[in-house]
Amino acid sequence: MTSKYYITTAIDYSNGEPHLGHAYEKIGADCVARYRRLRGDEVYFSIGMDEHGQKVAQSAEEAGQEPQAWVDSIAAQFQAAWHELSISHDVFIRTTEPRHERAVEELFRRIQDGGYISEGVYAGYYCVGCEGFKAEKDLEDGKCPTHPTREIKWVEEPNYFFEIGRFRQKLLDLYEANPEFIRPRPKFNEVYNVVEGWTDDQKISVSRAQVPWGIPWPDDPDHVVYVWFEALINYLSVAGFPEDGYQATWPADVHVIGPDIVRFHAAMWPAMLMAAGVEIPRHVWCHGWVNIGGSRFSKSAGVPVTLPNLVDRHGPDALRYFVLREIPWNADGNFTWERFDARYTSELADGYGNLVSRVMSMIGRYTDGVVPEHGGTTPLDAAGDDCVAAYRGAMDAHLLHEGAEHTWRLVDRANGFVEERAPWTLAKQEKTDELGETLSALARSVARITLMSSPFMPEKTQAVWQALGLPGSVTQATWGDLEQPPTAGRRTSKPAPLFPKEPQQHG
RNA sequence: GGCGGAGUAGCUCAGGUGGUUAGAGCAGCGGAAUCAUAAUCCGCGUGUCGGGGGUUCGAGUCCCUCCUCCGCUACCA
Repeated sequence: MTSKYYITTAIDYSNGEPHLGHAYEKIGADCVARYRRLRGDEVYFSIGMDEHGQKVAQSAEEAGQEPQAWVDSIAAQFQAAWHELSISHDVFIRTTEPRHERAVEELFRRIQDGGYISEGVYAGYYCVGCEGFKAEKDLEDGKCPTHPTREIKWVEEPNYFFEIGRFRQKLLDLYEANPEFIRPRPKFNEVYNVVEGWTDDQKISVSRAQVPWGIPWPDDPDHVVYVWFEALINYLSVAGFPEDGYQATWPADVHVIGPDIVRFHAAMWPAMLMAAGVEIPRHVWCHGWVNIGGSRFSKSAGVPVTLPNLVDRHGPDALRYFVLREIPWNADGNFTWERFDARYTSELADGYGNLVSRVMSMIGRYTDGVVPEHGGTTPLDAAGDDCVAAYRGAMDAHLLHEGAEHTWRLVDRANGFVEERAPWTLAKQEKTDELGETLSALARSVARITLMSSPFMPEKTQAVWQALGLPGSVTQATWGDLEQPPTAGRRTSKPAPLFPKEPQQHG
């Protein structure tokens, strides 16, 4: 019995090239998506670009390009990056696409028909960097604290407003009835406090006048839809909304987002959907920030932490594994080259890689390359059962770093098992039964480790899958394969070192 | 200012409802083994558990207070 699992990532803002922060979110969401597929879910995984807004228009102008040409080139860069990192998304949405505009217009019609849109005048300081209005008290020396180089303007313009305060109580009821709506827990508290602090007649401005780069406001060509109010709807657009049948995908099972946009997803978005009479998403998951060398922004010392450099260091799979193992999926973390190299060497090359190498070599040498047919249950199999159970618990709870940790416990256990059994001694003594039991248990464990780490390293694990002589692709494997690895009788081959320690030439 | 998170070995971190000498991995030192990418396995840590005070027979684990870092939020009598 399969169930659908619709997972989204934040659509990325088209004003620069992809960096580690973008990649971290996509890698994590991809790991969840691949894990759900392993669990047997029918996964729908979306990624995309947020292409409207004044800041995008400005970036385009600075680059001497038309906005559409600019966002086309940015989107191509992001897509290339996701391809290189083996991101397995099913759909890539761009907010300049007709299917998105169509969904926006329809959702707006429904919100408007519900009577939740009113006209008014907004007066205040506007920061182009934030794409948002600023209260005077938030300014420092007349500048936006987070965009001190950007211009602050006094703006007074007619706007359309969304009467979001009318959903205050409904949102609070939602949070109380479903404490897992926003995870992890600390983010829940933040959002709850914000919504609790609203008034019942709270309104937010959702249109912009004099901003040419956006989706036109229905029935009022002098306005465009506020980029934030529009961007969220991408999650419906890719589900096919408003066409019949979108409910087969919608609601989203989880929106994967960063800390800066929690409020939009956990408060504004559900309110919009309530206003339109559309079902709300099941969960919002907020990952943490990736600091670089202990700082929020990359410093210029040493090798620059750019995506091409990161991939070049040890290949895309190693980068995926490292960020998910090093940085907790529910909290902030830190990237350093030293830690990257250390984990690459100890956990990938000397741990998993060498285990595969020695097991394949022994099967080749002692049993002519065929995994012995031996169903015996060894202590290693029992340890594997425990690791699989712990892995499942961690991964179901979205604790990806713990999932990787439990997987590597089995790597260590398998290496220890090799020492305990000393197959080279068993071979000399011609204890073929015990040798067969040992190698068969090792093959099963390698298969299990490979399947458990396949959401983290899809390319490398595929190579091991083939080396084990297993049919098809690792992405087609089932949870049953993890519980009872079908390795017996397979003809194996020894692959080239999975994680070479010599510096590799790329390109 | 309010709310929330964090402060544990050189580094990254575990340590439900308080209880024997505070743990793991990495790095470092010593030994064993040889199937393996000189990869593995075993052994080795006197850490003021941020500071101080308190409750208790006993606190990293509860209470009070202070310090530092981070996030959200508010500047009101």
